[in-house]
Amino acid sequence: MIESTVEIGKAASILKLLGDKTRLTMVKLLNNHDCCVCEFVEIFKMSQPAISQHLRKLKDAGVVRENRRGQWIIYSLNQESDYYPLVQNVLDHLPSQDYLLEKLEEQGLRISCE
Amino acid sequence: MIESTVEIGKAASILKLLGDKTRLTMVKLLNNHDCCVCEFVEIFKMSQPAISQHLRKLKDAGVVRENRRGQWIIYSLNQESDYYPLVQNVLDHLPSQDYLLEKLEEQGLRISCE
DNA sequence: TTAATATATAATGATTTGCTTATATAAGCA
DNA sequence: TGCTTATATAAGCAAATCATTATATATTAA
Repeated sequence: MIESTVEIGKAASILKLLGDKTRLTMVKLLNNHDCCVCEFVEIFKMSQPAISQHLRKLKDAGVVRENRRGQWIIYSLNQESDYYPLVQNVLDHLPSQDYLLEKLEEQGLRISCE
Repeated sequence: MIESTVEIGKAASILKLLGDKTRLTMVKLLNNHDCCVCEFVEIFKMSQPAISQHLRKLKDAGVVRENRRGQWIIYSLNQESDYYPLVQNVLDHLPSQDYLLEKLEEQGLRISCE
């Protein structure tokens, strides 16, 4: 049962954010593991600024948080967000994307940020 | 509990569709009541082609169905869609938009399509 | 302090989106 | 049949989106 609702315009803006395969995969991954930018760059084979811009949109919407750890910035799901229940519910419909991280691990690229 | 998952690219495309306030509101309304195009035109104060195009996107994705009834075409949620569980779950997070239909009713504009 | 690494921001451009107006199609009715 | 109503499609356009390359900022380490 859903305990609280999200105003429909806000909900649309969150869904639009999640309506991009790259961002949706990012959020699904963050649901299980915190990640840094460089990991996403490897996973998505995309330029660092492109990744940074996706993360910024998610951060601006309050969906993710960032925490600096040395020279790395670690992103995590913001479980305090008003939208977290909606996001979580959406993620439940998606297959795990953890194989992407496992592939990184095999290449020894995961360690770089830890 | 979620019984089956949606491939992440497909899910993203559905969420992108729902990531538009007009379409999201349409789908939320259709969750409770079948509607025809002319009702949406009144509700959203938008041109008929604009409404038609939104509905076409939703239909192409399998989210809604259409049924001709005389000169009207009645749209309804496609409960047989693979995406229906995801869509339904999203809708559960939204406040009812039925007041929009009630407003129509007050203006005597709902009857026109029945 | 200088160099290297990780990340963010700015500027730019191609593509997509969401509307508009104009027109076509389909059904109902006189 | 021709007129009206409901809807769809086509063409066009401004704004948004998502990538790119170039550059700035921040941290670490030599």
